[in-house]
Amino acid sequence: MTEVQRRRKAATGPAAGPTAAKPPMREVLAEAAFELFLERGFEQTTVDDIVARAGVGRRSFFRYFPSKEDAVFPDHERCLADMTEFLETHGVGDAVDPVDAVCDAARLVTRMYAANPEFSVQRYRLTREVPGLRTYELSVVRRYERTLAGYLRGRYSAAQASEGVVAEGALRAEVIAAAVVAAHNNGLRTWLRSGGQDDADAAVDHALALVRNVWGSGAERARSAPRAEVAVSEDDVIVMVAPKGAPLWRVVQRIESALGED
Amino acid sequence: MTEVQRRRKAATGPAAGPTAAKPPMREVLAEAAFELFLERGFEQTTVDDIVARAGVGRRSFFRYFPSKEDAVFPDHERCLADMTEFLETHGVGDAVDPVDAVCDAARLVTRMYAANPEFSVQRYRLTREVPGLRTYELSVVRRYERTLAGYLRGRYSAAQASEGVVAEGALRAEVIAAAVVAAHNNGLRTWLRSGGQDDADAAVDHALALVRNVWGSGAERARSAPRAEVAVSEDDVIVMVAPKGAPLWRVVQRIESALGED
DNA sequence: TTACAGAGGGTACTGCGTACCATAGGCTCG
DNA sequence: CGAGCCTATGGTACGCAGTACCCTCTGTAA
Repeated sequence: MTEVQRRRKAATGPAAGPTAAKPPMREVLAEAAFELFLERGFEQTTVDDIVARAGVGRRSFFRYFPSKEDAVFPDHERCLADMTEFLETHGVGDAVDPVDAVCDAARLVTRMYAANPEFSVQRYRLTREVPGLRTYELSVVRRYERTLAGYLRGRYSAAQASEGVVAEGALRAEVIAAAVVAAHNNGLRTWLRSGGQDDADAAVDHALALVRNVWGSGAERARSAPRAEVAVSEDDVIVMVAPKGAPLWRVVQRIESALGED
Repeated sequence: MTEVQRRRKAATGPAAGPTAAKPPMREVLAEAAFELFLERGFEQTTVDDIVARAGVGRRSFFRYFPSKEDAVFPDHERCLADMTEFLETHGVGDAVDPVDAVCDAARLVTRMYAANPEFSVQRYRLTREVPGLRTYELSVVRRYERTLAGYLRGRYSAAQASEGVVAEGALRAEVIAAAVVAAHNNGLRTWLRSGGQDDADAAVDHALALVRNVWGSGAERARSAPRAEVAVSEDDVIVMVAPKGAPLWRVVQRIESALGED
């Protein structure tokens, strides 16, 4: 008798005391499914195999998971709801930078993965070699991206009525959301490839820093003014001192003169 | 008799003259499938319906399309190959900016869509309301993104051996690829929603400009160098350009002279 | 002519996902 | 206390995508 069956028997059988809470069917199924996926592979495991190990009827599986793939990602739905709620509560007000907010929201996903390192690592390996799971994961990631983009769209086209501005805001929102998701996933994969040993948050933070530096609060204002595109070599460090109110041409002039000296 | 059947009969029947080239089975199938998808919807159309209209055997469908979804995107495989080839031929050399190259590569997709505006618009509407097609499209888009990211990765970690640099290059590559794809798709969707009337290239170019301004040639190098943000006075912003190896006294001298002028 | 290769056709099977119906345990309300 | 009821679960049957295997036809080369 497998571990899953034993636990289910113990909980539902006559010996189940009042303190032994019956493990929810959903978790029993997800656990049985994941065991089998690791043992024989995803495609080699049928839904009948899963329900047989879980000791329940086949019909019950599809009551809790819309598809076989969903059993591999049982907690994304919850995380997606958390993200939406997070942005609704912690993402309001002009004091909070929109890019910071979506980066923080993305960290909710990191936290979910980091909560079960060994499970996440095994699932990562499984997902990498099963095309069907890769495709499914894409659709999940896309939903996170859409959530972030929706929030950003609201922030970037809030007080402005012009439709052109709204379209620009939507573009900006989608690009930043895609960049945040890509950076987050890069950091997360780095952590997953390390076997879940390192600090997941640190890896993700580092990856997100690239996006924040480019799109975040400080960087943005510096770039929202028309930039003089000066070819600076990678070995250069730019430092300039100027009063905030100085005319832009003077700033450019000074940079150019500094470059000219070298 | 439908148009598709008539054309196939005319080509394969005894009346087919030597000049009437037999239309390739793949196109006949794709056309029949798309007709039916528009008439009854994607899910309401079975593969048997498609092969019945095309007048061929069911087996032949799966010889030309791995899945029912593939019949909706018959030319992406070709476009993907074109993109890979484009990057291999036009993306080499230090003179070509990597970001410019991937933007140009993305325009190959625009061109493919713009080649058949009415087909693209109909497919867009179909894809929007069929979840299965949306998921499939995601996997297609992902392959473009991977192609672009792979190219950028090569460019950003080419001559450098350090693995840290390689990891940073990979991160940068993935973020930029995601941003380019997001911007491109935003521009493309704008065009598709206009019914294919406007200029697709113009819409995509405009969207890509946001990415190029941020990640493109000039802008990039200025930001990749570590920025020194020194608080001189509360109203000052310091920006300076100096060679990395420059003696410190010269840096200080330049800052002082800059401050002295105001 | 035979040998062969490639394009198409046909049949049967697996397995996911759904629709419909049946059953059992706990609940309230009369 | 029992009748209704609601929710959770089990069971059966079906549609259909995708695959495996084998057959037929046609053109071509030896």
